[in-house]
Amino acid sequence: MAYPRIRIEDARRYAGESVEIAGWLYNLRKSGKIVFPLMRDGSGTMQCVAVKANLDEALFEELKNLTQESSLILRGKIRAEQRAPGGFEMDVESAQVVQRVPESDPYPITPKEHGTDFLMDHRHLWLRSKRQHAVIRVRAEVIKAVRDYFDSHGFTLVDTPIFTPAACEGTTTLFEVNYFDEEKVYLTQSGQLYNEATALAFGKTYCFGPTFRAEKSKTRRHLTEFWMVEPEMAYATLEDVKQVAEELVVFVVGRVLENRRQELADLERDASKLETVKAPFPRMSYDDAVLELQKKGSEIQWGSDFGGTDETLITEGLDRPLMVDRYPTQVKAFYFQPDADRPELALGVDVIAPEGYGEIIGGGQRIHDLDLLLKRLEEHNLPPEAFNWYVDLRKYGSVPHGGFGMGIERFVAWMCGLEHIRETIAFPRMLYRTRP
RNA sequence: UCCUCAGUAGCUCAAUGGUAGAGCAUUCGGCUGUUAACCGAAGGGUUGUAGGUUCGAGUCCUACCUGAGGAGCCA
Repeated sequence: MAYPRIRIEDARRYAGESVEIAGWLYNLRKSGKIVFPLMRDGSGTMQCVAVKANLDEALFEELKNLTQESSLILRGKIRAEQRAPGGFEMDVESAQVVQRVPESDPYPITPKEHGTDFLMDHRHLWLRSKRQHAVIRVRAEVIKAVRDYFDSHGFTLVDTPIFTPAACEGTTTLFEVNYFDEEKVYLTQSGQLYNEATALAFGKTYCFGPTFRAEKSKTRRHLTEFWMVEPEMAYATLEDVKQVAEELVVFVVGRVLENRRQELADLERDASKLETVKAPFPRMSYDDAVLELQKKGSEIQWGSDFGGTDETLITEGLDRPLMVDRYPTQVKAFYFQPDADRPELALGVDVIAPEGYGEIIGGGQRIHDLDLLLKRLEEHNLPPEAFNWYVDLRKYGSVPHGGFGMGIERFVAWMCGLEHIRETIAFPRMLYRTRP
């Protein structure tokens, strides 16, 4: 007789019915003539019960001697059961072992503790654990929410190239790639320059994809390959950019709270720390931020960018992100529009997450004046021929425009309350780790 | 690139310069309601590598390798 296959997350809807679940053995507890296989199917885990008296002798022995992460299909009746984690369990009637993990080479990740190095070496298996499921599901929710926000606010998705002929910002180190032995190209560090072209074509656009930084950064906030969403808007000022950034963050946090409560609970994330993330975010000028930081004991001097500890210090005690704007031009990329009243300041804004998660958004208003852009390219020693197309944007219907980039992994780390962003992507690429 | 810390059983960790150990995992035995199940037994080691000090080094010294955290830079 054919039992309908269900997903464990739907089990409660099938109480009293005979079904089958296809998955893997998460753990096995046994007590003589009764065994409790804990099944995992990707949607959740469920305790099953196999009683010797009710089963064929050979089948009972097979179940009793199963090894962790063996793949199998169990059939039986779902029943509400207070003693079972999750409140439901399956009385096993029959089973089919698909592949038995041999005890000579057992599953390496046991239910006990493991160190980071070992877990990262076994990342392909670590992804099977409950905690990793929660993080990756929150990530999926964040990405979906980001797309939903832009798609419903007049933005068109226009993805930008990953191979680029030159540095986007002229500052950071790039990964070099041989392009058919003809020329060198680089892996993109930002889609922004191309976004400016698409924004002037479509009005409001965003790109979403991987970006690469070859800096030898070795901290809990850095990956060499990370995902970034970058909106760009024509006819937009710094104030417009700030408003969209604020709305986006509030929207995405709201979606995570709405749809991923269980995952946050699995991660023991204090959701009340996210419930306070509402507009308006506090706003502060760079000038005031420096004074505030100095008051709090930072060594920072006007003219330099914030360090990681400064970012933590400046958001201390805040229950929502902080927006800091108008940075000195020298700490920002060449394309920032200067402040009309104080040309030594760039119309840029950073959104700094609370709880020490640091900068999650950076953006601002771009230069729209042709002569100023040419001057800046020269000041930064950037080869003008590589930027011909970018300069064109200032010749043909140039308008004030702006946008920002949001780092997905940092955002997810903040949502999940993680120590390190390496867990927010399935296979992180870091300074000294490119495997698996 | 620089600074700090760490490498001991498959994993997580102990071991005053003096016989390398425990828990988990694995194997065998016991247990009909277990909750990282429990109880009993067994197997499992070139202490990251190479030198050095010492009667004697997991332990002290030097170099290197690997990893982690941080700085700079950034999202």
